[in-house]
Order: sequence, then structure tokens, then C-alpha cells
Amino acid sequence: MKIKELEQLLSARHIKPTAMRLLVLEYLQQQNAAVSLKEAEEAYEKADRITLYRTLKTFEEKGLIHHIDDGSGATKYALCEEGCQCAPEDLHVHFHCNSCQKTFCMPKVAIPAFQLPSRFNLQEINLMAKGICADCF
Amino acid sequence: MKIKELEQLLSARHIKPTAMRLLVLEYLQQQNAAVSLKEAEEAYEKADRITLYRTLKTFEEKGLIHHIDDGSGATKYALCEEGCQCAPEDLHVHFHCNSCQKTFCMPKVAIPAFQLPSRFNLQEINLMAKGICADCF
DNA sequence: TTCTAGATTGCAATACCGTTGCATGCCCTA
DNA sequence: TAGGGCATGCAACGGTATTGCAATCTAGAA
Repeated sequence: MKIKELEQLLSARHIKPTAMRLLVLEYLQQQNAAVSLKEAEEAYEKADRITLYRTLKTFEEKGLIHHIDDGSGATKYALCEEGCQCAPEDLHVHFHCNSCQKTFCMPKVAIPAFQLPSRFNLQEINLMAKGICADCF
Repeated sequence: MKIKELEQLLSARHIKPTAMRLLVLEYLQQQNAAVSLKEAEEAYEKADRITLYRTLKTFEEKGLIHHIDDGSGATKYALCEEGCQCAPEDLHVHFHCNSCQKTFCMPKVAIPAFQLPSRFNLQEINLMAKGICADCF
């Protein structure tokens, strides 16, 4: 993707497009699985761990990416769909492969509705499915 | 609950009933919310943190309790229902209160079915709902 | 009862992840 | 060009999970 397009993606979320951020955004777009801070760090050895951490944090605050807690111990991050506001109705299932340890967004698998007892006020939902992914099957 | 009953619960899961384990089991039964290692530690100051950790780990391996990753950073534990094998069909929703930070099992709220793409093999499911619990509402 | 093997417990130490403070550097604007 | 604000990089810290090893306990055999 051209730099201009990347810059537009950042600007659309009100994120100032710095060199670092463009690199990280490009990297995230190239992934088909969610990435941990450590993975991103290893992909760009030049980059500082903390700066990467803060870059991801900024991206998340601005709604460009969302984090996934897959139980592996390390938080992972993946790009949001265009127009996603991370509201409950935008949420999708995440799948963690117990074989290759990768974590995937399944944007087409919506989280099915369920009924909580009354007086339980729902704000967020997170559905982690685990098993063996298509590549490892 | 009488000690004999506690011992039977442990024996039924092939766990040798030691004094420590009986205490921890009794403690777990008294909770209405899932407990973290830290909370258990504070409840029994005499007990060693690592022993508690390993006790919980043993309980989990034997299917007496299950752990819940509620995103708070600390793993929490709660008793399994009687006869639970922690298979996908045994699974229930967990609710984390963003106000009091407690995490509850909702054994009556089953996780609704959803369709993964073919060749994705499902082994575990974890559905975390977050919001405001009935007590804090 | 005594002995022994194996399991359990307790202490110490470690690894890892997330997070914050502070100083420096860059960019944009007035 | 000078100044303010944001971004970056380095160092340090805190918390949780985890392992190694030695001491202790338990259960079963002799």
C-alpha cells in the first residue's frame, strides 16, 4: 500500500502520521494473524520496545486496532475493520490455534446473542475460541 | 461442609486430600465470585503463595476448578459444577464487573453455538462478558 | 512399629509482560 | 527563528506466573 494511503488511514483516526507509525501500520496490514508486542519488536529490530508499545496503545485508543487477550499471556493486536467502532455490535469471534499459537480475527463470525440475568448491564463481550486452525488441520 | 464431604469431593477427582487442599477447597466453596491467586493468598496468610498456586493448578488439572482469564491481568479460579468435564458443551458465560472488579460464573447462561469456517477444529471456548453486575447496578 | 518411596510443601530465585518517569529530539506554528 | 507540544528512546519498576531444590509429610510395605 502506498504511503499516502497509510497516512490517510491514520489521519482518518486523528493519528499524526509519523515514520514509526506508518511502519507499524504497514506491518499490521501484512499480518494475517494478530501480533504480540514481542513479535512486532522482533520484526523491526531497530525499533524500541516502549515506542512500539505506545504506538499500539495510541492506535487502540483511536480505534484503529483492537487488542485480543487469548490467554497466551501476551496481549495481541489486530487491525479493526474499516468503520469499526469496537461497539458490541461490531464484535467478532477470535480464534487461537493451540498448535501454531497464532490468533486470528474471524470478522465474519459474529458473537451470537445470549441472555444475562436482569440487572446485569452488558458493556463489552469477548469470545475466544480455541482449537486447531485450518493451516494446522 | 463437613471435612468428610470435602475429602470425598477431592477423592472423586483423584486428588489426595491434604490439609492444605481441604482448606483451599472449603475457601473456594465459600466464594460467590471467582478468586485470584492473590485473593486466596490474602485470605490465608499462613499459606505459602507457591503452594496455593500449585494447589489450584492441581485442582484444575483434575477438573475440580476452571480458570477464567477476565483480562484483569490476574487469572481467576472457580469451582466446576458437579460432573463438569470442562468440555465445550459444559461451558458457560463469565461476567466481569467493571465496577467491583469481581468475576462471576454464570452457569445458567450457556454459550450459544456459532459456526466457524470449515477446517477450524474447536476445542475450547471462553466467553467473557463485561459490564456492571447486579450488586453494583 | 519402623522404614522407605513418592508426593507435597515452602523458600528462593527467575522470566516475562506491561507500565511509567524522565530526558531528548522532532515538527509545526506564530 | 524561537517556543510549545508531541513523539521517541532509555532506564527502571511492579506484578504475575513459573521453576529448582531442599525439607517435610503421607501412605504403604516389611
